[in-house]
Amino acid sequence: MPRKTDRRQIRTNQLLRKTLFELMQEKSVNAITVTDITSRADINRGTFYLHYRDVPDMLEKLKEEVMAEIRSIVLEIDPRDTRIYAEKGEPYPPSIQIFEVLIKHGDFIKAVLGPNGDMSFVRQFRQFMTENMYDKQAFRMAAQNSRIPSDYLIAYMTSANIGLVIHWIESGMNLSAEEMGALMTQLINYGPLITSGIVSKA
Amino acid sequence: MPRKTDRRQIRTNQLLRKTLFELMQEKSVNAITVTDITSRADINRGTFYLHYRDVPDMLEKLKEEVMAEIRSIVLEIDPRDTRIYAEKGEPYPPSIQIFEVLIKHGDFIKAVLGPNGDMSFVRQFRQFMTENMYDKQAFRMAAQNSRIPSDYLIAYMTSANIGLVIHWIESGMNLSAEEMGALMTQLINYGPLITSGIVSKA
DNA sequence: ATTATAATGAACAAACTGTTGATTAATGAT
DNA sequence: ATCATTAATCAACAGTTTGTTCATTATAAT
Repeated sequence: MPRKTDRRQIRTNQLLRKTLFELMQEKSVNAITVTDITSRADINRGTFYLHYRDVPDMLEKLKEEVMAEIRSIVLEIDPRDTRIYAEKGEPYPPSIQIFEVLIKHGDFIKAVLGPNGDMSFVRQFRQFMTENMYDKQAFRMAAQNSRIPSDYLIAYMTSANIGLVIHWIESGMNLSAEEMGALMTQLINYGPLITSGIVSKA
Repeated sequence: MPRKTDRRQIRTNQLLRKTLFELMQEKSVNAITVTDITSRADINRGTFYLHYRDVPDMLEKLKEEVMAEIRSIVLEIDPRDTRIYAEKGEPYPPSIQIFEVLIKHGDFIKAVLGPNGDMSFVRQFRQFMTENMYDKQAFRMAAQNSRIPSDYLIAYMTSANIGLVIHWIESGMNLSAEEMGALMTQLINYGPLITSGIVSKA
């Protein structure tokens, strides 16, 4: 693995990535070979091994990179703050930032959350939201008087948000980061039924 | 591909499947070779090709089989009926049946919804629930007076239910089909906030 | 007991892998 | 502009895995 100063490496690396994303739209990671990538990218096969150990390793590196960026934003989130914005009908700023990161890495996200995507990435993503997006204590309290165990409640709601993101991707990312942020802010605070107007606020 | 009457085929086929599930718990489908499966199953490699074209084909066949079973149950669901059961605090019977099928194919489901799982299966599953579990007209009506587009609302809620299933699997399927059915019935009708008691019924 | 056929074992070329060593060429620093 | 560094190339290597074939053996259905 070479250092990251030389333009040649950067160019080669970007070309390799771009090509991997392309191939991931076409077939499962499953079937993608080093030869596939390098021959399409018009890069010597040996060069691949100067950058990555193999295809799974390459995917792993990319996942870590994007997750790190998302992590830095999610860590800033305080669920208690979202209520203030939700009541004003405005998007909570960090939720916009998340969608901005997703847009920035659009090709990767499309590949990794698409039909040939990677469940373990979704799992990480979910794990993350679980740990940070929800006020665990509030949920625990609520769970005491409730039929539903708090871990199931949290799983239900985090997956819902990820589903929102996946649907957004499948729809061609046709809403802006601001619109998605606003949507998410509302849904987190009021839930789908209240937000949609099926049930009125208590 | 041989017919399905001969005991030898059935035995071989079941052994192949069982071994695939095992391997899927250990590594990504990605890395599983025909040789992996046959050598562990102590079956001639050539025999594999008498049953399946390759590993992805094998997975595809299994997915179709399980999906067909789930489909037959989901088709019986009428979302309007769920309300009756939800109000009585009882599980809507088809929701129990779904979890019974999932338990029946536990090894497969664990493999395909686990970290090394298959996003396209989740996608199918979601597609399915989207088309059948929700009363589209009711959602369309609700969407007219709402900030949130109905397709996003449906994506949000279907993913939530899948998240429930995945969490159940990750927790070792430690709730019974009845308990999960009851949980799902409540959540579909009242949403997480009302079900958990954070917000009271309108 | 006989027939049909599933499974085996061995062998094959083909493709992909991971690695090496020598060579070429682009880059960064001076 | 020159020069040392090093990324990228090319060719070659043995080792796997693949997909297929064929003759043989073992098992099941009747």
